[in-house]
Amino acid sequence: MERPTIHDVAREAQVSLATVDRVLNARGGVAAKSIDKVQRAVEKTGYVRDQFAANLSRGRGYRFVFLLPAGQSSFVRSLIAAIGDEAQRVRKDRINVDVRSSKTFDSAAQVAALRRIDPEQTDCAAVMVSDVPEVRSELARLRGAGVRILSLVSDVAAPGRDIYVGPDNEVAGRMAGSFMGRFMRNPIGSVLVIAGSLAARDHAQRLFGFRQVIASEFPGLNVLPVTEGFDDARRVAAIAQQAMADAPLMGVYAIGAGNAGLLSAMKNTNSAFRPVTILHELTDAARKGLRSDLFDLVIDQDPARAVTRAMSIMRDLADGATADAGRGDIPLNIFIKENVQ
Amino acid sequence: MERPTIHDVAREAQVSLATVDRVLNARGGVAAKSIDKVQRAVEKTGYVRDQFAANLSRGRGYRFVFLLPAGQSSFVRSLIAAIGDEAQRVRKDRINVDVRSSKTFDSAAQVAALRRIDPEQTDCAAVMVSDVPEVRSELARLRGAGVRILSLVSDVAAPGRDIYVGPDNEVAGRMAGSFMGRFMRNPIGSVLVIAGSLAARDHAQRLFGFRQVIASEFPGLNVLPVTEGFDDARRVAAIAQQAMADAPLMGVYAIGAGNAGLLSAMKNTNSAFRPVTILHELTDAARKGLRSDLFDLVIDQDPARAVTRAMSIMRDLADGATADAGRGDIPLNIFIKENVQ
DNA sequence: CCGAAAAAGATTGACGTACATCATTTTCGG
DNA sequence: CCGAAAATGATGTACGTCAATCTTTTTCGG
Repeated sequence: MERPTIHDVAREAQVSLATVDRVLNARGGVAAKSIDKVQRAVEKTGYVRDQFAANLSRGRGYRFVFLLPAGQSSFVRSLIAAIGDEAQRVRKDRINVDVRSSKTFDSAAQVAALRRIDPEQTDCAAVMVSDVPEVRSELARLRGAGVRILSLVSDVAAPGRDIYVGPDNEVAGRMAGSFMGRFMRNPIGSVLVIAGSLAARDHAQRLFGFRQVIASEFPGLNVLPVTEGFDDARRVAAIAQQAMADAPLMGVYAIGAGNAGLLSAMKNTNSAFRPVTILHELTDAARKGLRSDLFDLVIDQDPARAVTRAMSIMRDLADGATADAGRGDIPLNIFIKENVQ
Repeated sequence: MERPTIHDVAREAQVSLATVDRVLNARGGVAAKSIDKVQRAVEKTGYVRDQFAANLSRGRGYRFVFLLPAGQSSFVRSLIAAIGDEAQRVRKDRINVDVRSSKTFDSAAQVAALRRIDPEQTDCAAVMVSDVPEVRSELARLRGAGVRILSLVSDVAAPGRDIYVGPDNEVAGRMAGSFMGRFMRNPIGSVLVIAGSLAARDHAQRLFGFRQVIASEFPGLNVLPVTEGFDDARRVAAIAQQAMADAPLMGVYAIGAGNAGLLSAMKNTNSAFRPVTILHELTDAARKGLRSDLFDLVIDQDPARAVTRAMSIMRDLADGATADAGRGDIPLNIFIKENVQ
């Protein structure tokens, strides 16, 4: 019942320790039949490499890099905080975490930041970058050099990463649409949509899902032409104020950041009727809005959770496991007044 | 920049390795000023015990026990499946997981199962048991014997456990209440509530939260006297069928399990109008109900997530960390038609 | 200031794996 | 069937900590 070691495997396979080592670490120079013997012995004994001992012996720890957009976005800030917390917690497991940032939405800066990642010094990198060709090819290069890549929160097309860790943004948009319609007494009228930038993959996906549901389930609702707030509170405020002045709104869907602006616009309105308001990310402004009944629902991708999950996957990838796709999916958290603290 | 070891600490503190060891492992027999010197050296060097080496040296792994209610409840089954998955994943970290079960709702059986946990063989136990005095005192005994205790999914009062890992069930009930009211075009009428058993702490908490919100936010809704379905599909079906026959229902809130019964009752109804239906746990029946528009919303406590979180906390507790309360809180997952796959 | 007790120092062998080196055996083409 | 190449065996050290043992120094009450 004791945990089997390589010695047990060697005995079982009737080969030497050295051969077992060669097979387990794929060093080559082993006859096919010996490889077979070892593999069968591994199965029979139920051997699993002791990662503690392996790491100790290698004298190596895990070297992880997080590459995030710079800027003071509340989401990114809490992402960074979560990474710090988690990094602290896993130091005892020899995990070293390095957080770097590159200019938001600037793919040249992202490529430069990626170039600065030394494959020799890095086991795994979690990146939150644009899904554009130049970034993708740089990611592919890193992967080729042995760095495992996670795309975090915003996905990158397949050859650029090992696995995506984050929520399904199209589903997020669909949920927004569904709640939007169902929260209305009578779902007929106009809905304002404020995106950050439609160049951001996650924003575009949310919009797509949202429109889909509104069109099929609530045909009485008219989605106004999408506006872009560029995640900036003042611009968002201006857009919202203007739209509410223009015509009565039944609903507002804020896809991106800058929702402090939305909050102030809502406050300033003196209409008795308030549109159903749904937004993303549980920021301070979002909390305030929910508590004061100005916002109805927030769809949140829990940064702490994404980080925990990412870190766990990174460890497994660094230990040589293969990434099964579903592992990175992160359910969205729904917040309403009742569960926001 | 290298990771500091006890040698570095010893040098920095100007004491011997043995003394550092005595301090770090609280073996006693060390002068106060030496303890102080070592602690300062630890701070200065940033030393963090290498858990790999420590475990290797101790020759010990982690021995965790999960104690769950027996029975074929879909939730418990997926909990068990999640434990199995996670156990597989962490074998490389020398974590051994033992899953045991005790009769549901039977506190005598729970106590017996707890007695069978050998403190010498167990570092940490995650238990899903009744919050009654005899169970609590047995848990306290185990804690006294050095076993760290997590209450899983359903909480146990403070002295019986180190930390609770699971959702806030009162909040869950409040959310159910809020969605219930908001999903109605005109929230006036009767709401049927089907609990499993009000002796179960989590069910009682959900009901409490639900009633609170309905009373304060939707005074037009009348919560009918609570029925108990004992998590049994046939009984739940009978209750629902009867209630729908008795009087028109605006809403149904199913607090417990057995919702395959609710599904069939809904199917069999030939009224054009369907009450807003909200339930807990994303079981197969719940999925079917959502897809076929018979159910409106499911509040799910993701078993896999609870297990992952529990396992991570168990490791930290076993490594000697103290449990900060908030760590075990697990957000609830909200499912509607749009995000159920 | 003596002597016992307390504190501190010194040393050593695990633990399971990685990795390197050197020796020995097997395989196989010509 | 010889000899080179391939395959395998044998062995030792290192990683950082724990735990045990033994020795030396310090402390402090009487």
